[in-house]
Amino acid sequence: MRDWILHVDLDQFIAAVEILRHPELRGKPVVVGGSGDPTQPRTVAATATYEAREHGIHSGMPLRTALKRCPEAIFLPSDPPAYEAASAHVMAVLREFPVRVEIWGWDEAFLGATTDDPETLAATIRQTVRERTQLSCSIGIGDNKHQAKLASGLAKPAGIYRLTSDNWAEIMNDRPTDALWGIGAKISKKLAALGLHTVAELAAADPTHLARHFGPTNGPWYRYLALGKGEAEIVTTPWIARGHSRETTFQHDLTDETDIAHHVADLANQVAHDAREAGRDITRVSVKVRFTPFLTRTRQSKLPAPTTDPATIQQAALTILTRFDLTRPVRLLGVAVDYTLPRADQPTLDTVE
DNA sequence: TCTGGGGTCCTAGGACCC
DNA sequence: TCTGGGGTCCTAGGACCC
Repeated sequence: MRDWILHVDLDQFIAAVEILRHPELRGKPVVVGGSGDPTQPRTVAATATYEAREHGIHSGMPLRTALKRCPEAIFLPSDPPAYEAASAHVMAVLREFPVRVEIWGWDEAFLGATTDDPETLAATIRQTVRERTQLSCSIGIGDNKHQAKLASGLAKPAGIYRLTSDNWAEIMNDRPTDALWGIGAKISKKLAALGLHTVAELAAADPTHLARHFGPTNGPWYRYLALGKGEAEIVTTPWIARGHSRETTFQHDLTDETDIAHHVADLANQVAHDAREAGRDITRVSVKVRFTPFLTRTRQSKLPAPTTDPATIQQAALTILTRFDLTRPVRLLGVAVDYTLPRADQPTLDTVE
């Protein structure tokens, strides 16, 4: 018996939940996002079914573009409470197995398991999730979270795949660096400019050289990823948020300063009430302004003392707003806050159990 | 492709202090 | 006083992820 990390990834989660609610849409091109009106500007797809993808539609694509690519597609509004409920159901099923469960968003979880036969365990989990929730998932098996996460991607759709230190080099070496979990388009391009195109090349790179270009933490970490290493600890206690934010993109630009201030005050109020509901103290307030065409600026300030008082948060946000040059049209406003972290040396409800 | 919303973590530079 | 070096805190921005 030995320890394994499994990564359970629900296939096409949001679309799958919507198909369950609207069975007549099965097999059709369906796009989910915004309020479901594909003629609305500045609204993007949260997800698209495989049938919609065949028309070149993908998540993040503006709904208006999706409509042009596939006029017969069905557009549905996003319904987060429904996805939360479906997600909770799946997580409850996972917890029935003799595994440690770390929830990683709506449609993902890492499992810590001790077994001789991880494939059989994964197959049982996949089958049980399907029977109990009618949702399909892919399961990756690895020595750590990074390997398991990539393995579930290789397993899609509805498969099981093992990626461990034994076959890492064989499977990953020739892939581009952005195949790694944590390296995206920007870093991949910078690495390529240094002559590092593949996972194998990055794995063989000099950590000092990488540190010079990407910083003392990030540089060596990229090489670490390329070697197939990663975190292997499963944390079963609920995640404690570091902060919280609310933002709105306006369909039509805002130009009136009073109007802008009202929206910022509203967002600050919402964030303050969210914090109070979550029982968290706020230490810092940030305001985000996106100007047309797409220029984003943030300003922030640390509060004199942690607070949950909405009036204080609102006033702080409005004061920060005065530091922007608001002569250009505004397409987005946002307010974000940082929370105080509960003291680790004090027992909390989460750690007492 | 005229580009959502909600998060996390890291870095660089300036201010300030000794 | 023309000028070192280190440490910490704060802010703005960038990159990544779902």
